Amino acid sequence: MTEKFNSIERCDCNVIHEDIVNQVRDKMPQEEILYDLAELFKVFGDSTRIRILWALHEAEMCVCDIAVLLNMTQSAISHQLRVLKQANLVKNRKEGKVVYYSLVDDHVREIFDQGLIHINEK
Amino acid sequence: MTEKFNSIERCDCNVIHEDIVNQVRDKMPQEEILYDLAELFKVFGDSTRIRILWALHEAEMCVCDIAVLLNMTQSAISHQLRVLKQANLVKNRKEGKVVYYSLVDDHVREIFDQGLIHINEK
DNA sequence: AAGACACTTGAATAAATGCTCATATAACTA
DNA sequence: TAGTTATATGAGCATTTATTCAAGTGTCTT
Repeated sequence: MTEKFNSIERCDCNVIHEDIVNQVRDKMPQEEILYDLAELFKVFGDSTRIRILWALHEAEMCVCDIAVLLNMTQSAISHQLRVLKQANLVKNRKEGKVVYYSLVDDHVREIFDQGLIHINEK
Repeated sequence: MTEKFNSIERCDCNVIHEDIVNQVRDKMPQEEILYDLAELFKVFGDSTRIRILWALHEAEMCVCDIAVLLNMTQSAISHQLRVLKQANLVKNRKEGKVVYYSLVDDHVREIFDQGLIHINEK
């Protein structure tokens, strides 16, 4: 009912495989969940953010330390930390002028590990 | 030696935290690995590709079936399947005119699951 | 051989993205 | 109070990217 009209041209396969397609459709998660999942992985899909996350997995760090570590401007790092915070991957605490960032939890590591397993298989 | 000159302005923190930054630097994986990891997650960072992968996790499907399932053009699906194949996430087999795609292995599911765990924690 | 069919591919376009630069904010220091 | 320091933010720009459109390839059918 809430589905928009399917304007895609159908082919013979669709008829032959109708049952399979319908079964898959029934098993697909909600659109929103898949969208959120894509949004999460999008955050991991940038080498600057990956390097920030990896660094923070080793130690809590302030913005300027991360900037020097990755040889990038403070501004660039700050922008990316904002993205990571919005994705609920990092948190921060303020100590005077200095803002220290750290990982929210250890999911990051587990997501990394799954990715590395795939990469390392040839 | 192969490091390019660090042109980023240093601050007091860098001096105070010098040891920590150096420790983190030593523990960071090779640039190339982190780059590959980002490239992999970039592939997961699109809802069309996520939906294709999820569908293929349920069943082997041909291009036109996926197109109808996701209500997108064959061309768009074909382009994305190419990306997924280059990332070594899907494989295909030809049966006459029809090309059937399927997952290369079950890593995809494990990567999804780790992502979902993060999403579901508030 | 001609046409239909399933799919691929390349160019074009609109949208999203990451970085830079300049400026703003907030906290410390002299 | 004025200046410095650490960080955040907004605008601008160059690059990347997802989709569309048009055309191409290979296979089957008649």
